[in-house]
Amino acid sequence: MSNLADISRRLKSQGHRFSAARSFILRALDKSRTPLSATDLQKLFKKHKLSADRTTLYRELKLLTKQGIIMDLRLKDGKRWYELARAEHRHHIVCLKCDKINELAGCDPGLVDKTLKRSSDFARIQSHSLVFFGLCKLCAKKYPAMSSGQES
Amino acid sequence: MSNLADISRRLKSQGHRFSAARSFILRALDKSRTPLSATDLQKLFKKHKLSADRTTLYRELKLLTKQGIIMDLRLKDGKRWYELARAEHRHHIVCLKCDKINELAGCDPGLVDKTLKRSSDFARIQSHSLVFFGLCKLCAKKYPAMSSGQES
DNA sequence: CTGGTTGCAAACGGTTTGCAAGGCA
DNA sequence: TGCCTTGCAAACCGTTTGCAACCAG
Repeated sequence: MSNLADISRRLKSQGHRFSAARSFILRALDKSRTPLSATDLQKLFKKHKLSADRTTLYRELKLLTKQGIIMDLRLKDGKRWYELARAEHRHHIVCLKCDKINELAGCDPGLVDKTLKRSSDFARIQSHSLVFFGLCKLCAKKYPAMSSGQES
Repeated sequence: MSNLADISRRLKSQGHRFSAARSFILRALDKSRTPLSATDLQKLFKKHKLSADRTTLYRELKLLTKQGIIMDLRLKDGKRWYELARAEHRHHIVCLKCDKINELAGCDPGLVDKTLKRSSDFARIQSHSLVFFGLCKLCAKKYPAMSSGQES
């Protein structure tokens, strides 16, 4: 999932269009160095004098997530944060006060250790959360074909 | 933060009581091997024929969290999951289908790697989320005394 | 013409707040 | 008596759904 042209092509091959709202969202996420929330995107829409109902926004975000074009994560506040799906998995670091989010480069197994010791933009790391998602044995049996885990 | 007697003593020293609801919540979390959501606890209350308005429940959970007696985490569904605060930090693994949650023993720096390769109860791990919380440089300056990050 | 897309209103689930009543120390 | 605790109602916020109108291929 690299550049926007690729994404556009891929969407069209699925019978979708590269509509204004959709393209705007993708460009915004592409430009941003940090994940954006639905609210962030809504503000960006307004700033660029584009109308976009929040329903449209949420629907887009859901569709793009289902297509594997973007990903969402949950942070301490419980809302969804979106970013373009990239080849390499990313970890994040969040400021407890101002909610600033930084992406950390790549996914390094020893990262917990390294990051806890020293981190670029952050002065003090107070805690971390590491959660794995997958299928428990029972569900793996029930859903042998499942590979994405994103349906519902 | 070890046993319930300790917790009770600590609460009382802060001018709080060891009320029925509070004690029930703590015992429930103490007994459970996995984090519980507010809804889980509500169900437990009912099962034990104890009345507890959800407001009370949420207020308790907030108070206990603020006291550092319990901790909350957010998983993919965005709601809060609570567990007793323990000396050793824990990581979690969640089934994408049935939402079963397992706690992983201790916090091992190389855990990402190890868990991705082989995991006890889980057949397939599809993704993971690693988030650090702390203070960015700016906020660290603004709030030099802050040590817990839990206020507000 | 058809199916993807949009806006609006309404609902929903988890959580919080205000307020008045209750109960323990 | 005073403060902690509780219940009820209502609000809040992020998100979802149903429905009808719309628009591009």
